Amino acid sequence: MKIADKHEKIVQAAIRVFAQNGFYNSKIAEIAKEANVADGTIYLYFNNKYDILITIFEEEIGKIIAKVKQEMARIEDPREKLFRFAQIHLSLVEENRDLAEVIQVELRQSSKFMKEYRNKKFAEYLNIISQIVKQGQAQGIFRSDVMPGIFKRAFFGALDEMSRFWVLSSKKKYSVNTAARQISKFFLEGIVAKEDA
Amino acid sequence: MKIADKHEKIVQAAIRVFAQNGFYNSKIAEIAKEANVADGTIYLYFNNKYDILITIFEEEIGKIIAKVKQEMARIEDPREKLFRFAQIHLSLVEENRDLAEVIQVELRQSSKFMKEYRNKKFAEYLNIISQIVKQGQAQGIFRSDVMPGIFKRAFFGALDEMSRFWVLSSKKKYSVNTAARQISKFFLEGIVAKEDA
Amino acid sequence: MKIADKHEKIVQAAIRVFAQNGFYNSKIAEIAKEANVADGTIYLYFNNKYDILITIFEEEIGKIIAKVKQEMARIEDPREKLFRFAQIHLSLVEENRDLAEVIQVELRQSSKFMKEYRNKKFAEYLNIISQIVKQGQAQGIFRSDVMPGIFKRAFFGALDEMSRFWVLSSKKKYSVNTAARQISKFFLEGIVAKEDA
Amino acid sequence: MKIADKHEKIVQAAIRVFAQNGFYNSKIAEIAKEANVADGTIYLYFNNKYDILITIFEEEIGKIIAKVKQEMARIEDPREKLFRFAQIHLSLVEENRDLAEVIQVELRQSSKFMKEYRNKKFAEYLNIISQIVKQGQAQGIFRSDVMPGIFKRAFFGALDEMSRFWVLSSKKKYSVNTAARQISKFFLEGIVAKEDA
DNA sequence: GATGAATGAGTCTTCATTCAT
DNA sequence: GATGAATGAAGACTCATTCAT
Repeated sequence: MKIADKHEKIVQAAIRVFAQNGFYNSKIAEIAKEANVADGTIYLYFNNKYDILITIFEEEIGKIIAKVKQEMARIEDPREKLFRFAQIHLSLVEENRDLAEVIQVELRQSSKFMKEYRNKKFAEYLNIISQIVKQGQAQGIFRSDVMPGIFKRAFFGALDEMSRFWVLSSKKKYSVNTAARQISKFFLEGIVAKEDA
Repeated sequence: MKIADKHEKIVQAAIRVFAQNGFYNSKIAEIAKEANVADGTIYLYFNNKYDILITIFEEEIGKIIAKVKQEMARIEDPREKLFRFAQIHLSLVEENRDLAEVIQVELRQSSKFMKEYRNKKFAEYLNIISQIVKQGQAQGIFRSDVMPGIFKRAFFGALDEMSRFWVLSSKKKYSVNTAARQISKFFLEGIVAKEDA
Repeated sequence: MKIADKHEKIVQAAIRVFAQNGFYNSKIAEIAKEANVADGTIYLYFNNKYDILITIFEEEIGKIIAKVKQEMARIEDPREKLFRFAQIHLSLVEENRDLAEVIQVELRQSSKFMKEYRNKKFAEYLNIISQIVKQGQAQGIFRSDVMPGIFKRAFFGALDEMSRFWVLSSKKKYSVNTAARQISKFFLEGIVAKEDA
Repeated sequence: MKIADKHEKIVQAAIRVFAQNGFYNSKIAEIAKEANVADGTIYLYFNNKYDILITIFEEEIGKIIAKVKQEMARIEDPREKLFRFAQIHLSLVEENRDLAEVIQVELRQSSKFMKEYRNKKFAEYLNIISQIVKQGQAQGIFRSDVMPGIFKRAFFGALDEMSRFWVLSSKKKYSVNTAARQISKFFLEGIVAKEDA
């Protein structure tokens, strides 16, 4: 452990506390305690409570985007990419419950944040999806009447709602793989039965 | 009946105020002012601030469910039902911006109470979707390997994210009909190009 | 007592508390206690702690100016006016110890206040003195080479320092009348012995 | 001797910072920065923040007293002494704006300690004035009914208020010499026109 | 001696809620 | 039922001071 990185300690503590109580019901004193630092120490690393929330989002989502992009790069088939995207997204949620809850739940309470800020990093994430669609369309694999701008939101929304279900229910009815497979299949093939020959 | 229903006046005022500032940044005094009543009057109709939020959810979502169910009842084909569901959902969002924003953003709180509460009415809404799927499967129209429990969340999530986009961006790039058609088509037929003849 | 004027109660309490501990060492809770109101009540009447200080100055000095002007009006001889001014000034200090201390001591700590604000009311007070001088000069009673702008400060300063002495020492070595007579005589006749004929 | 006397560096920095922001609004960190030392270093030279203020007063006023006494010693005539005292006092203020502001404004605090402390050095300064008066009275130059204890305060107060005017207004309407001459003349000869021939 | 990161006590201010009228 | 003045608990944030290096 590198000379106890206080910044990171505080961020991780805040993720736990925010996930537990929600942003507005979390007290700085609580985060400080969880991070094993004094209240005032937090203000050596962050400007204010809200700044911690922003930092969580910014730093953590950055890691996620990097990971997903890297993974996408090694896959060719856009159909498989879509499936893998779903799989990774849901896996990350499962592995980072608290973080997922903060992003899912707490960041949405701050409309200021959502309206002004979220777009930058978040748009980047969504655009990974639309890029896949565009690639597939260029290859003739996806229908050309699919609007990538709508698709990216629909696909993300589907995964996101599934995640929320997990995050909030704390009991997982379906496995990550099942959910990823089902959802990607919905979007790839639809649910209408192939009427056969 | 003009005797100004205070309860309703307060609820409507709260929807506006919550949508504007978020739940935690909204003050009772602000709601009272917006509703043209005294601060204390609010406590004759609601137990506390949080109770107003719950009431908004309960009453308003109830109206929506009723409206959607009614509409679904007059449609036969599950494929069309899905499309209409999307269309109605998105239309309601468009017509009730403030309410949509409150539900979208504020009700995502993680308070224990919310976690449990949300499910009741919300589950009812989601189940409209799974019922459609089950009906379609029973009729052999939808694939039998589609898991309704996952589908309902995926479909709702897709619509919900689309709504959030509208609610937050305040500029609508796509029409309700375009979005409803696209999204329902994604889920019905998928996006993979139908090969061959 | 008119329906317990909270505003006045708070102002009077603040004068006592500020005089006792100084502005920066006074706590809102202390003023509230002294005024027999809740902490929050203070904020129904004042914007913040500093606002109380300003209000004290503004309201109380206003009363003083009115009283002094009224008194000056009924005197003809500028020499007597000067004496009476000294007498009233010192009497007021004696009768309003706490207020005098706040104005003397606490208001001087806030340079922002002193630089920007003080001038308005304070200048009005000083100008009562320069008016007396000008009147005396017009009547040929006072030397014409006396600069009223310097005199008003010198005369006020002399009284003010005498007041400070009382306020801070809490033991009065000289009576108001003695001090007023001495000081006004200094300024009227000087201290150089009349060499006589 | 260039080994940067930290004590002096800190005192001078504090004078600037206190003059700028006032004692209570000045931060140790600010003084440290201005003095180019670490925060903690200040505590190697001073017990606490307040101690710096006291030190400023004690050391700087000591220098002033020495300078004034020295000057007085070389003058015979008490009338001239008075004029010179005024001149030196006002000159010092003009040459040491920041210090003057600190002494003027900050040392007027009402803390118990200050009330008592101030007297020691300050009394010494005031007594230079009363000594002049007593000398003049002994020589028959000043009226014997002049009370030196009142005179010293009146004379000092007059100069002090004039100084405050300069310190606060930052624009000087009158020159040091004009002010010194006017004020000393007020006190020596009064402002009443010499009647007769 | 010098540093500056860390501490945590201290306080102003907010605002949901109450209750006398 | 309606009012809105009053309440007071709660908490974010500051900053003088300490102390391990």
